[in-house]
Parts: sequence; C-alpha cells; structure tokens
Amino acid sequence: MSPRRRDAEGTAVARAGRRAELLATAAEVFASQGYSATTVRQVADAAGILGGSLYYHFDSKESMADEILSTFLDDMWAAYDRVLDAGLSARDTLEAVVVESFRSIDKHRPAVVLYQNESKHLATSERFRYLLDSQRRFEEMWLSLLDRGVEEGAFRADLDRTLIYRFIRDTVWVAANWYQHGGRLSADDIAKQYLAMFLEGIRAS
Amino acid sequence: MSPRRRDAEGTAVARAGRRAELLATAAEVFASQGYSATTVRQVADAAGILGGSLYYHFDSKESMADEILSTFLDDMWAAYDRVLDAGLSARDTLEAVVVESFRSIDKHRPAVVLYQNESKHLATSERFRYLLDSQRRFEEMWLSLLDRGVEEGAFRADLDRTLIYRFIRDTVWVAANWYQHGGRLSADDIAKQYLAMFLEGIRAS
Amino acid sequence: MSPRRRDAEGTAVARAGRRAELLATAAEVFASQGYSATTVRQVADAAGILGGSLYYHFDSKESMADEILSTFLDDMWAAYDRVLDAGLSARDTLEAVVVESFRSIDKHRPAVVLYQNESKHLATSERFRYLLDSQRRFEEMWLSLLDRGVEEGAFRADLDRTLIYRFIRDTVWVAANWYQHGGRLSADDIAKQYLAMFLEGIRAS
Amino acid sequence: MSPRRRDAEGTAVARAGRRAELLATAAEVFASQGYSATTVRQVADAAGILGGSLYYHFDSKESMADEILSTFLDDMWAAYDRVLDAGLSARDTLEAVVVESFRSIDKHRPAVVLYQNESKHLATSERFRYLLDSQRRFEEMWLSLLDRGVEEGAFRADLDRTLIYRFIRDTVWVAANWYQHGGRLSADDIAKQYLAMFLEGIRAS
DNA sequence: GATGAATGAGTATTCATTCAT
DNA sequence: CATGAATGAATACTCATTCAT
Repeated sequence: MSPRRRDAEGTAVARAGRRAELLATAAEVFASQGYSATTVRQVADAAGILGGSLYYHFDSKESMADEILSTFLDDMWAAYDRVLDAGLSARDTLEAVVVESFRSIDKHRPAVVLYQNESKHLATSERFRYLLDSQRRFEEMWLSLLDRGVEEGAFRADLDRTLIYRFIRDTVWVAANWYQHGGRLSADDIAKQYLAMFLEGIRAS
Repeated sequence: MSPRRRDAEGTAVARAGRRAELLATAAEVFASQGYSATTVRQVADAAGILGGSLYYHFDSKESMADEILSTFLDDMWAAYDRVLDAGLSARDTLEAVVVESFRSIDKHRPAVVLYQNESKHLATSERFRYLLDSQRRFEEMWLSLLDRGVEEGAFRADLDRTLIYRFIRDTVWVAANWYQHGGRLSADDIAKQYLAMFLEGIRAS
Repeated sequence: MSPRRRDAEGTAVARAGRRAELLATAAEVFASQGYSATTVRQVADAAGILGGSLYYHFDSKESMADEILSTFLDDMWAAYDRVLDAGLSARDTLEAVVVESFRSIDKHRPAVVLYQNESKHLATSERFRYLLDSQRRFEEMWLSLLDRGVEEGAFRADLDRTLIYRFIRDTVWVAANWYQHGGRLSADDIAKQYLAMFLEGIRAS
Repeated sequence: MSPRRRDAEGTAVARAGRRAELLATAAEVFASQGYSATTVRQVADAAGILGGSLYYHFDSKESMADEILSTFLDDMWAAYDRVLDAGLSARDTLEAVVVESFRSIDKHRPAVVLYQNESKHLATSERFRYLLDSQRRFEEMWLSLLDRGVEEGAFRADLDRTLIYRFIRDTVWVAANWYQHGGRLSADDIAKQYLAMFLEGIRAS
C-alpha cells in the first residue's frame, strides 16, 4: 500500500468518522427534543459548529434523520437475521430476539427514540418508505413466531396473537425512552427480567 | 326556569360546546402529526375555519395543548382516585387501575398520545409543570401498589419493582397509539388480555 | 314642540352624546398609547363594549381619528378667527393667540396629542389632507403676525422669523403632552408665564 | 501587528459597521413613520435586504429600538457630563447644555425623534426602564441648574421653575422633528438663536 | 471544513372589520 | 345597540438552506 493510498484512506476514514460523530450528535438532539422541534442550528451548536456548516456534510436535515434511522435498522435486522437463521425453537427465538432488541437499544438509543416518535410522521415521505417496510416485516416475523410457539406448545393459545405482538413490541421498544447505557441495570439484565414477565407474568406462583 | 334563564344557559353551553369541539379537533391533529409538526392552520382547516379564527377561542397553540392535557389528566386522576379509595387488595387494585387506564385511552385517545409524545418536550415550560407532578404521583402510586402486592403475597418478589412499574406503564399507555374506539377489541377486552399477560405471562402452563 | 318631535330630538341628542362620549374615550386611548399602537379592542374595552360594537357608531378606526381631529381643528380655528378679526396690535394678537392655544389644549388635550404625534403619519392619506391645509394656514398666520410685529416695532428684527415661529409653535403645542386639566397651573396661568418667557426671556433684568 | 491580526480586526470592524448601518437605516424609518407603524419589512426594504435577514443581526424589532435609543442616550450624557464637570456658571452651563443638545440632535436626529415620540410607549416594558431613569436624571439636572441660576442672580425668580424646565426641554428636543443636517441653519446657529430667545425673549428692547 | 450573511417560504399571532343574531 | 364568531390580510419572527469567501 503506497503512502499516498494510505493517506487517502486515512482522510476518508477521518471523514467518515466526522460524519458518524455529527450523526451521533444529531441523533442525541433529535431524540431529546423531537425531530420537528429541533432546529438545524441546535444540532450544529451541539456539534460546536455553525448551522450552515452542517451542509458541507449533509444534504438536509431529513437526510440526517434518514442516515440515523437506516443505520440503526440495518444493524438491527442483521442481528435479527442471525437469530432467525439459527434454527432455534420458538421460545428460544423469542428470547434471543428480545435480547437482541435490548442490545439494539443499548447501541442505538437515540435512533430508536427517533424511530419510535417520528417514524409515523416521516413515513409519509417517499424517502422513508423503508420504515414502513421494516415495520411490516417486523410484524410478520413476530406473528409467525408467536404462531409457531403455539404450535410447538410453548405459548398460550387463548390470547389474541396481534395483541401479544403489540404488547411485546411496545414494551420493549418504548424502553429506549428511559434506558441509560451504564445504568444500574444492563441491557441484558433488563431483557432477562422483561422475558421473565412476558413468559411467567408477575403473579406469585 | 324562565325562558331568559334557559336562553343564557343555552348560549353558555353552546360556547363551551364549541370550545370542546375545537379542542377535540386539535387533539386529533396533534396526535396524528405531532404537536410541533402541526401548524395552527392545519388545526383550523380540520375545524373548517381560518387560522386566525382559532385565536378568538384560544390564546395560543400552547394553550390548546394545555387544555387538552389538563382535561385528560384531571379525568384520569378522578378515576384513579375512585379506585384507590375503594379499599381493594393490591391485586384487585392493579386490575382496576389497568382497566381505568384503558378506559381513559378509550375516552381521551388523542390526548394520551399527545401526552406520551410531547410531555417531555412541553414540560420544559413552567406552564406545563403539572405534567411532571402528575408523572411523579403516578410513579409513587405504582411503586407503593407493587410493594403492597409483594407484602400481600400476590406478586413475585424476585423482580426489580421499578422495572415492573415501567413495564406496565409503558405497555398500557403506548397502546393509545394504535387503539381505535369501536375496533375489534374493546378497551375492556384489551385490559383483560393485558392483565392476563401481566399476571400469568404468555407461557403455556 | 310636539312630544314626538321632542322624542326624536331626544334620541338624536342622546345618540350624538354617545358618539361624543365614545370619541372622547377613543381620543384618550389614542393619546396615551399612540394611534397605531392602539387596537380597536382597547378603545372598546375602555368604553365598556365589545370591539365589533364600535362599528355601529363609526365606519373605521380612521374615521374616529378623523372626527377627533377635525372637531378639534374646527374649534381651534374658530377661536383663532375671532382673535384675528378683532383688529388688535401684533403683540396683543400674539398674546391672544397663545392664550387661545392653551385653552384649546385644555379643552381638547387628547386630540392635540394625537395631532402632534400622528398628523405627519396620517396626512399621507387623502382623507386627512385638511391636516396639511391647517398646518399651512397656521404657518402663514404666524409668519405674517411676526412680520407685522417687527413692522410695528414690537418684536426684534435680528432673529430668523421661521425659527421664532417654530420656537413658539413647538413650545406651546407640545405642552399638551404633560398638561393636566385641573392641575396646579391653569391653562391661562401657563399661557401667561410662557408669554412672559417668549417676550422677555428668563434672564434677570 | 501581524496580517492575521489585522484581518480579524477588519472583520470585526466590518461586522460592527454593518450593524451600525442597519441601525441607522432603522432609526430613519422609525423616525419618519413611527415605531409602531413601521413594519420590519419596511426597515429591511430600506436596507436592501429581506425582512427575515434582519434577524441575523438583531433579536427583534424591539432590540433595534433599544440599541438606537441607548446609543443616543449614552452619547448625549457623555457630552452633558463633560459640560457639568467643567465648573461653569449656571448661565454658561445652560448655554453649553443647549448647544450640546442641538449637537446631539444633529448627530442622532432620528434617534431623538424616536425618543420623543415613543419613549412613553416603550417605557412600559422593563427593558426600557433606562428611558425613565434618563428622564428623571434629566429633570433633576435642569431643575438644579435653574435653581443655581436664580441663586447666582442670573435668572428671573418670578417664574415657575418646573415650567421653565419644560419650556426649554420641549422647545429644544422637539426641534429634532424639523431639523435637517446641512440645512440653512446649522445646529450651532439654531442653538444660538434659541438661547437668545430663552434669555432675552423676542420683544424689541 | 468552516464562516457569515443572506434568502424565502413558512409559522404563530394580531387586528381591523363584518355580520347574523 | 350590542354580542359572538368569524374573516383575511398583515405582522413579527423562525428556520432550513445557500453560497461567496
């Protein structure tokens, strides 16, 4: 590898690093103030630059949201796909999916919050159609998983499966609003306890 | 009742009715688009009047949100207080509180969505301090209820009580995002099935 | 005079009285807040009625200003004309004109303030052309009076006559801003002392 | 001085220059149309930019008025203080103060007009409290100056000192409404003739 | 890479005015 | 005479975006 080559790569890496840095900042601000209520200037302030300077890195405010959300979703689906391809039982799959979900929250917390709060609003634009696609795939995955669990005799059959799906989905993902990396309970701790509740309930046996 | 008396009352009632009508419209639009992303003009359009005309009835966009939220919270706490004063066991109280929560969602769906999505953002303003107060009281109520349930031998003691609180709170209230009055499942139906999951889990016994 | 006639007259008089009352209120508010900064609603509030109700009495905000100003100017010029037609010396005329000016201020204080502060602004509209006419006539009257005074040997000839005119005009009329009917000094008292200063100056002789 | 240093200073100076330029334009428009009757767009038009662009430089319309007025008052008081600290007789002080007043009018004409016409209105806001403070200090200065003049045997004692104060104050400052820099009479010319009238009156001796 | 200044479309809000009751 | 509700144009102000330097 020639020095020149290495240099160019170094620059590219640095540039990508700066980009990621700015996106992390933007995600944080979007998550805490809401996407619509956040001004580009606030993002820039948080990044220590002036408003206009963001446009050297990104086309628009929307494209920041786009990149934040698609990065998170790609990463999440990669993890889900690893689980789904592992040939586990329905019950073990459910556990693994929930664990992976909390790991996603741990890794992409602001992006998850953004997704939760703004995806309905953003999805009206063509550019964010993939949000709906992801949601649809997500629902199909869960419903078939729950069906399989009933077939395998692992899950109760007396409950509305759509309701169970929403129950689990909501509970898990909304946790991004209060989860804190490095807090008292790790993402895996929370996953474990949530799974206990999903599976056993809170009643003293 | 003299005709004059009836007339005056009729006018007052009509006025209050118009106000409530406009607030219901505003809540609907705020809930579906997000408070910040909603323009006053959109609210007015939905109400069939012009943007400026809203200001005959309300001081500001903020005061609409204020009235929507405080009406909902007052109503919800009245229902909660009736339950809490009834002298029920922890388990029965939990059931009743969850049922009342879904009834609140049924009655104030857009207000609940608004509360969910915007209260963090709005609460930065002094005017909305009561949102934080309500939240704090809500948490205290739940934590002491869960403690009492453990003492009464009704609930498991091996789980983090704060986690249980958040688990239930999130699951119940986020349901406002998809709940539809007059849908396949009534609010009471959903409450019943959610309670089954909270208490027993989804595992086949 | 038939009862019917008296009645109609009574009504007409009452109506004119109400009109004058409202105009007095409006003038007061215009004077204290400025015409542009005053809303029709503020005038109505001060009159104890609702904003829209003013339009039963007046065509527009502008027409209120119009009536206030023209009433004042008509009255002032009537007084001036009486003085000017009396065949007095220049010096006695000057004294009488200043006295009449302060009497106008006493009688029409808010109108004078309105005239002072807004006539330049209002006079851009065709409807208020008479303000400019009045001003022009006023200036001519003063300049010829001052000239006559010099000819009669009553006034100094070493000063710029336009400057003297502005000096006196400004000093007299601006007093409307602080003059209070029923205050420590009557309009005639102030006129007397102002005349002493105009004519003799403040130097100890 | 390094080139870099000079460059940075050049930019800072340019920025301050642009600000001052815009303020001068705004003052001109405010003075000619009245503050309330002037729209931000009119100011921007006069400056050759768009309405919104003004907000890059100033927080609000009010803050423009603030800066215009405080700049004028600071400058005026600096001049007054130089005079008051010079240890002159009451009569000479009066002359010097009047001269400085006309120089202020010459230098800050639109600001003075703004001050005259809008200070009562603006001073209702906390932000403009300094207008009242200045007025109060102004009155105190004049009253004690007039008192001293009487003690020194320079001024007549038979006139109401508050009336004299208002007489002079009004006459001098209202002149800003018609004074034109570069007109037939310079500020010093006018001051001289006004002083002649104040001190000697217009009567032929 | 970043800045400073501007754009221009949009946003909440105001307000003179209208009009059926 | 007065009210209550609305209109619609204007207003101060915001903000995503652009671009020469």
